[in-house]
Amino acid sequence: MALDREETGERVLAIAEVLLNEGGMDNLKARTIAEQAGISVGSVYNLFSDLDGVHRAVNMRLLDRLGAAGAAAMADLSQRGITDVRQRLLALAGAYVRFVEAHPGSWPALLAFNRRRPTLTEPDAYEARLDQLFEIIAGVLAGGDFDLDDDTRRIAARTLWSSVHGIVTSGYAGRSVRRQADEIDRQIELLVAVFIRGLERGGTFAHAGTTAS
Amino acid sequence: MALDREETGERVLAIAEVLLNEGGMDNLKARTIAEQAGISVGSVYNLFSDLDGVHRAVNMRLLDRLGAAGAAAMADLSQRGITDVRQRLLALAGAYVRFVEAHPGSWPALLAFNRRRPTLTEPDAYEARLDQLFEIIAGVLAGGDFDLDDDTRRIAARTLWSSVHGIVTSGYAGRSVRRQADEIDRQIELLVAVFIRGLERGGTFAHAGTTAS
DNA sequence: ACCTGTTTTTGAACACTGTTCACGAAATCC
DNA sequence: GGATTTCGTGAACAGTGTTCAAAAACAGGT
Repeated sequence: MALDREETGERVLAIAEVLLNEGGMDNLKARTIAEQAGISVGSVYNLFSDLDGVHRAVNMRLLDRLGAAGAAAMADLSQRGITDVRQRLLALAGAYVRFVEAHPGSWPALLAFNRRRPTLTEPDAYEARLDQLFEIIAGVLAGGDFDLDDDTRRIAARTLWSSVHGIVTSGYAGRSVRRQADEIDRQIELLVAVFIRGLERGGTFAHAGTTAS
Repeated sequence: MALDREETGERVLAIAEVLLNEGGMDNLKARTIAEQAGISVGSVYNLFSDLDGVHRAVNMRLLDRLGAAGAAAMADLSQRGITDVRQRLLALAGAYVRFVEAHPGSWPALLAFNRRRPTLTEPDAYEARLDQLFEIIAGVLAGGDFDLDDDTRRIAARTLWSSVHGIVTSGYAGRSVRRQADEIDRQIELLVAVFIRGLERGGTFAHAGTTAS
């Protein structure tokens, strides 16, 4: 075999992603990878420490792709001269929805994976890729005339992301397929509309602890 | 053994929940359950069809408890004569946060479980329990002076739930523990504030498809 | 009491997991 | 070309979930 070491690593990752995408987390089996990649079981463990290591690597690629999709959507709008905040936020959310739909198995697997390990050694490279997304959203927010201080804008960006994420993920735990898409779209539109109107009214979002004990 | 059949079933469920709560999904092992319950492996499969069946049953109990927590929070506010929408929504969100914190392993396990099975045969009793939650939120929204039609209020309730859910779940995938709680609180406060302000401004939330293609 | 038919419980067996590691093959160096 | 280091291999190990023939417990009936 005249395959570079790194090249077979990429091959394994591609195979692993297909397996995850088709059958979810418990479809990622060492023997299947080895068979489909034309190598032995042990070699998989030579290239990656664990099966978890393989999954982690696949997840990194997924996050990179998601970030690229978001950036591409923004670049597309910029090129078309569209600066409207509402349209930009809807485009970002739409990019996320399409991304999830394009990865029906591997994206849920990423989420399930993060849930399985109660935050061990992985957060560094992981959240770095997420921060990239938050900054895209924060940039869009900075384009509006909301006059938010940096800290509040940061929180708002993360809140928007978390909310869209929640809408999409709980949406796909639901009923049929067409009802899902429509429900998700409506929730996202309402969220974005309400968010913009709410931020426009200005005022302070002081972090005063007034939670009823 | 003088234990009723249904009684040992409850015992198994209690043990299973502890296992899930302590070690996540892959800590739910048939042999461990059998040993701790004082029965044999086969008996577990006599009481439940699968290990997935056990997990499903535990999840149902969790959802019931969550619904009860929400209802209790509302009843508490009512008894104290508090009808303010903001306070009620914050109380609901707080109840959810506390619930998740009180079930640090079994609740993530529920979410991971729902992700593993791409929506198979379970939606009936499952979503029924969630609808109960949505109606609590919709009831709170109906108490405000937003003048929303029933359909929009339904969507708004689900959007709020999904958003809080997203905030909490992505929040706990993050860094340390104290930073998490603070970040989650701030996001929830901003979400609720923005939501109320946005809904107050009235206007139509028409579902016109203006997504950029 | 005893036998009979039914139900329930059991735990040994099976098919699969992830993971390791002694063993050879292949490459690299001097 | 021999020595040394690196790398791929697949058989072996320790666990999984799940099944199912047999054993045990039980329920009547005479």
